[in-house]
Amino acid sequence: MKHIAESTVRRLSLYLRFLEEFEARGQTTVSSGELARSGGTTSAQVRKDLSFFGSFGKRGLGYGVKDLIGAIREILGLEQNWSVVIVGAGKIGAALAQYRGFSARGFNVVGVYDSDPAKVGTALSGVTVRADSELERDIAKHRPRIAVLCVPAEAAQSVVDRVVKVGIKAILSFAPAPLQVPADVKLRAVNMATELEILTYALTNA
Amino acid sequence: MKHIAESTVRRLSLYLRFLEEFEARGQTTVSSGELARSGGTTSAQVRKDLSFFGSFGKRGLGYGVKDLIGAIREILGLEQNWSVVIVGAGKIGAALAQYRGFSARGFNVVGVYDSDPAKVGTALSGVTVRADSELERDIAKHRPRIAVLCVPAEAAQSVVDRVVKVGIKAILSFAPAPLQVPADVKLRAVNMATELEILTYALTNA
DNA sequence: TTTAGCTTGTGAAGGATTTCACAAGCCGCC
DNA sequence: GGCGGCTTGTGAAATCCTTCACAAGCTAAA
Repeated sequence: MKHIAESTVRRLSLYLRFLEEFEARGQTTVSSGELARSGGTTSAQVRKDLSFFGSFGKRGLGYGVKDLIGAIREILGLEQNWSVVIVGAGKIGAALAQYRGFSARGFNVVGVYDSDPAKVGTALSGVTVRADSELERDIAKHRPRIAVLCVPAEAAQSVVDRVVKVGIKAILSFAPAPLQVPADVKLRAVNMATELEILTYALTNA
Repeated sequence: MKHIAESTVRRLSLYLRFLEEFEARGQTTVSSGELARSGGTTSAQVRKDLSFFGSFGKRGLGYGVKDLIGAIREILGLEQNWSVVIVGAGKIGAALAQYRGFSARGFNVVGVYDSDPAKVGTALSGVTVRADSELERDIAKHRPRIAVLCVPAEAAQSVVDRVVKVGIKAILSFAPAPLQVPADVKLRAVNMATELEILTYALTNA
C-alpha cells in the first residue's frame, strides 16, 4: 500500500470517535460534511482520507455509520485486541494504567513495571505493579507488541533497549528524552512540555 | 511575521531540550548536524527552522549553545513565567499537577480544580485541589492565560466555555471530546488512545 | 421511467514543507 | 597573509498534503 500520512491516520482515529457518538445517538448514516464539522476539517478532506483505503460511502446518501466504524477499525488494526505493557508506575504510568479509554478501545494493560520496590505490589485497577526485573520474562510470556514508557529520562533508553530485545515492536514514550530504536520498531514520543510550548509560542506571537 | 508551521515550533522545543543537555555536559558550541542527530531530523531542517527567526550561528563554527538556548526560549515565549490552571484532579490531572517538567520550564500551576467534594482539599505537591466553583474567581485574580483540561468528555465543553469567558487564551485538553473555542483562543487536544492507534495502524500495515 | 436533489470519489491545482546544493564566511595553521 | 577545512544561511527543486471542482451515481418522488 502507498504510504499514508500520519495526519490522515490521526484524523481517522478522530472520525472513529465521532462515528461512535453518532452511533450511540442512533444515527445510521452520516455525510462527509457532518463528519468534517465534528472534526474541524473539510468534507473533501474526509473523503480523501477515506479514499486511500477504498470507497465506503454511497453517492447521494453518505456513509453507513456502522459500516464506516467497522472499516476504520479494520484500517487502524482495532479489530484485534492489543496487549500493552506500561513501564514506570509513577504518576503518569499509574494514571495511564487506570485510564478507562484504553480498555474501552481494545487495549489490555497486561503488566505495569517499576524498579522501586516500594511501588511493587501496588494494585492499579486490575493490574498489580510488578518488579522491573520481571519485564523480560513477562513479555516473553504474554507477547505484547506495544510498550508505554513512563520512566524518567535517564532510564528511558535502557528500557527501550530491553523491551526491543524481547520483541516489542512499538513504543509510546512519555519520557522527555531522545530515543533510538531499530528501524523495524515504531516510536512515538509525547512531551507534555512541548505541547504547552506550542501554546506559549502561539500566545507570544499572536 | 510570516506564518510558521507547527512542525517547526515543535522541533524548536525539541532542539531546546537537546541544547540544555549539551549545556549540562559543558559543550559550548553545537553544529546543525549534531542537533539533527539528537532530534532525528536533518541538518538542513535545523538550519531552515532557525532561519525563519534570524541567523544565530557562525559559519564554520556552528551555534553557541548558550546563545541558541536564549534565542529559542525567546522565540517560544519562555523568557517569561506562565501561570497555568489545571481543571480536573483525576488521575491525569493530579499527575500533571505534580509533573516536575512543568515547573522546570517556567510553568507555574497556580490552581487545580475539581467538582468532586471528596477531592477538594487534597494536597498535590505545592497546590491544594480547590472547588470547581472557585475557578472563575481565581482566574480573575491570578490571570493565568493557559488552562489544562483533564475532565471527562461530557464536562469538557462547559469548562472550556467557563474559562474562556474569564480570559483564558490557550487550552491544552486531554479530554476525548471535540471542543469549540472562539477564534482568538488556541486549543490543542491530546488523545492517548489516538497516539496508540497511530501505532497499531503502523503495526498492522507494516 | 424520468427528473431533481444530494453526496461520493477523484484527478488536477494549489499550497506548504522538506530536501538539495552551493555561495558566503569563519577559524586555525602554516 | 593566504589556504584548507568546516559550517551556516538560503534560493530552488522536489516532495508531500490539502483544497477545488466536477463527473458519476444513488434515492425519492412524480
